[in-house]
Amino acid sequence: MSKSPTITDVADEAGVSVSTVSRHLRGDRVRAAKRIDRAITLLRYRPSPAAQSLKSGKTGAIALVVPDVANPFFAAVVRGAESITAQGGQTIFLANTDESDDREAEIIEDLASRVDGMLLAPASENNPNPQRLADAGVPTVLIDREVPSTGFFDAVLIDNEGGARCAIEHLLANGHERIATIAGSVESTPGRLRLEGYLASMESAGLEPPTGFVQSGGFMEHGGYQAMMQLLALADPPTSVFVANNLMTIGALRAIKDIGVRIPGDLSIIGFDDHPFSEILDPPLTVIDRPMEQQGALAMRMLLSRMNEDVRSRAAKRVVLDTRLIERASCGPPRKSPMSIRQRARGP
Amino acid sequence: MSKSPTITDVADEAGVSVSTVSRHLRGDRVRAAKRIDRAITLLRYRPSPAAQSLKSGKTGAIALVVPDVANPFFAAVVRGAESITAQGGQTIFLANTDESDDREAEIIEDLASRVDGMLLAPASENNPNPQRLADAGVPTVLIDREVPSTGFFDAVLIDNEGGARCAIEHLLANGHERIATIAGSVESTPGRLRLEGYLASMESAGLEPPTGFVQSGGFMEHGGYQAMMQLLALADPPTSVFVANNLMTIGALRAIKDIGVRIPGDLSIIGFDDHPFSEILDPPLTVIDRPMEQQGALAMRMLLSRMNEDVRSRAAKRVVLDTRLIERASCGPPRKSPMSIRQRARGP
DNA sequence: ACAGTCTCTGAAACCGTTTTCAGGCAAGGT
DNA sequence: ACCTTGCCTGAAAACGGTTTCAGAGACTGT
Repeated sequence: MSKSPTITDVADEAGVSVSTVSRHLRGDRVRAAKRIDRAITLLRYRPSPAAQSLKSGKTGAIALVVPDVANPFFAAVVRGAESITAQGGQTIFLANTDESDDREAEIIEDLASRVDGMLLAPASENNPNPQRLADAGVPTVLIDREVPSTGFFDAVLIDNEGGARCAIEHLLANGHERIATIAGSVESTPGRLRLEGYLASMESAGLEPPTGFVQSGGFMEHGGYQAMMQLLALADPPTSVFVANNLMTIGALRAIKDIGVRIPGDLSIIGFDDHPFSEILDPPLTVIDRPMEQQGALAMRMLLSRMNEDVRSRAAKRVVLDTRLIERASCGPPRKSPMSIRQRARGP
Repeated sequence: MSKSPTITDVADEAGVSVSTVSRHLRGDRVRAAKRIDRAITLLRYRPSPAAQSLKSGKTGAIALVVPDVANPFFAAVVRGAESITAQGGQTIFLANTDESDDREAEIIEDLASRVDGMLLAPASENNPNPQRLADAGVPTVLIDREVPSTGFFDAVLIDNEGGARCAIEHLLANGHERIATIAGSVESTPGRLRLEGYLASMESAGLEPPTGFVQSGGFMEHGGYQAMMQLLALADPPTSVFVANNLMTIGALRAIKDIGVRIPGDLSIIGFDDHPFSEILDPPLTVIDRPMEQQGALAMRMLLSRMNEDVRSRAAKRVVLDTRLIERASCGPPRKSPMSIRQRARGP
C-alpha cells in the first residue's frame, strides 16, 4: 500500500544510476544487469506508464468505439480485436456510443489524446467525428461503417449490398414476389447499403415493393418487433421478409410468435448476421452470415500496421469481406391462400 | 498533424504564465480568464492525460476484466458499468481473460498501474490475482465471482445457490425425480454454487443423483453440447435437466435438436440467465433470470465510491442480488414411457 | 608506451502538468 | 500616510521515466 517504487529506488538499491537501470530495461548491455534484476524483483518495480508515455508520446492503448457492445456482432468484433492486441502489449479502451453522434463526439474528444490509435464504428455516415480524429493525427480504422470522406481512412467493411441481394435472390428463387424488408437506420452504412441491395434486387426482378413493404426498425429489437407488426397488419401482407440485422430479427420473430404466424408456411424470413441461437430456432433461421471476429481482428491488424508506418501516410486501404448465405429452414415457397392467423396479438 | 499544443503555448498566446492557465483550468478565479479561453479554443488545446496523471497519480481510467465479452451476460455487465462511467469522466479499459488464470495474471500485471480501480470477474476462485491487486493498493470490486479472501474485497454477486434451488424446485414441483445438471466450471463461484444448490435441493428432496447425472460443460456452448449428448446416451436418461448458464444451454439445445428429443414431452429443461432469444424458442425456455446490467452498474458505483473514500478502508461490502424464475414452456411433467428418439445424432 | 577504438557509465535536460512559495497590488481600516 | 488583509500572480520544484552528452576505463594494434 506504500508508495510504489520508482526507477530511482531501483538504482539506489542496485548501486547504479537511473540511466543505467533505464538502459537495462530497454535491453542494452549493462554490467550490473544481475544486481538490477535482483533489485527490481525485490522491490516489485514496474515502470510508470504515465511517465513513459509523457516522454515518448505513446500511450500503449487503443480505443475501440462501437455503438453497442451488447450487440453480438460488436461483441464478436471486440473479441477479434482483443485477440490481436493480446500478443502485442497494447491495451484496449472500450466505449459505447449508443448510436448517438453526440455521445460519440464526447467519447472521441475524451479518448483521442489517451490512445495511439482508434478503431471506430461511426454512429452515422454524416458525422464530423472521424474527420476530427484525422485532424488530430490519430491513426484510425473504420469498422463496418464508412463516412463520406472515406479514402482518408482505412476501413474493414463487408459486402452489405451483395449480402442483401443474396438474401433477396434466395427469396426470389423460392418463388416470392411480395418481399418486404425491415431496414436499419439509413444513416449508417449497413442500414443504407442493405436497403439499397434490397431495392436493387427487386428492381432487377422487375418488382416494385408495395407501399409499407419497407419498414425501418432502427437496428434494435424493439424496432424489429414494431416493424413486423406493421407488416402483418397490412391489408395484403408480404409472403417473405428480409430483416437487416440480428437484433431486429429477434424482435420480428417475437412479433411473429405473438401473432401466431407460421414459418415458413405463412411467411418466409431471412436475417442478417448469424447467431448460435439461429440454429436451434424452430424452424432454424436462414441468414446472411459474415466473419465477425475476423472483421475485428483484421481491423486491429490494419491499425497496428498503420501505427507502425512511417509518418508519410500511405494510401488508405479499404477491405471488403464477403458474406455468405446459410440456408436453413425459415424460407420456403410463398403461401397460396391468405395468411392464417392463429392467435391475436397480446395486450392493448 | 503538427505537434499538439501544450499549456505553455496557451500561456504564451494569452500572455500569462503557465501557472495561471493551469489554475484557470482547475476552476480558480483568474483575471485573464477570457483571454485564456480564447487561446485555448484558438489552439485547440487539450491537456495531456499522461502529464496530468504523472503529476496526480490518478489515471482517470478503470479496468474491467471479464472472462468473455462475447458472453451476453458479461456484455450486459459491460454496458451496465459503462453507463455509470459515461457521466463520471472515467474511461474503461476492457480485457478478456478467456477463463484463464494465467492470462488474467498478465492482464492484471499490465493494467494495474494504468488504472485507478478495477472491476474483476476472476477466472477461478483459487487464484492469487485479486490478492495481488489488493497488495498493490488498487481499489477492486469483484463481479459475480468471489475469492477465498473475500472480506477484503467489495463484491456484487447474485444468489447462485438460491437460483439453482429455485430451478430444481420448479422441476420437483412438476413431478420430476430424475433431474440432471450440466454444471459450469466448479473452479468459479457461479459454477460451484449452482452445483451446490442443485445437490442441496436434491438432498432435501431425498433424491440422490444417479451416476452420470452431474455433467460439466465448462460454461461454453461446446461443453453444453457434449454434456447433453452424454446425458442422452445414458441407459436411463434424466427426465429433466438444469443447465447452469446461457452458453451451455445453447449447446444443450443443439444436442437435443440433433438427437430429436421433444421438449418438454421427453425432457424438461431449465436454463440459467435469460436472453431475448429464450422467448422465441419453441418451446419458449424457462430460465432463472437476474438483473445483469444492474450488476455491472452497481459494481461500478461501488468502485467509484470506494475510490473516493478516504484512504482508511471501510469494511468490504458484499451485495447479493436476487434471481427470479421466468416460467415459460420448457418444463412439464416427466415422461412416463421411454424417451422417444426421432433421429440419430449426426456424425460418426 | 602510446594513440585509437569500443563499451559502458552518470549527470543533466526534457516531456507537460500541478502545486508550493514568496511576493505584488489594490482595497479597506486606522 | 501606514499597516493589514485578500486576491491574484509568476518562478521553480516536483512527478518518473528516456535520451543526449561527455567522459572513464579497458581493450586493441603499433
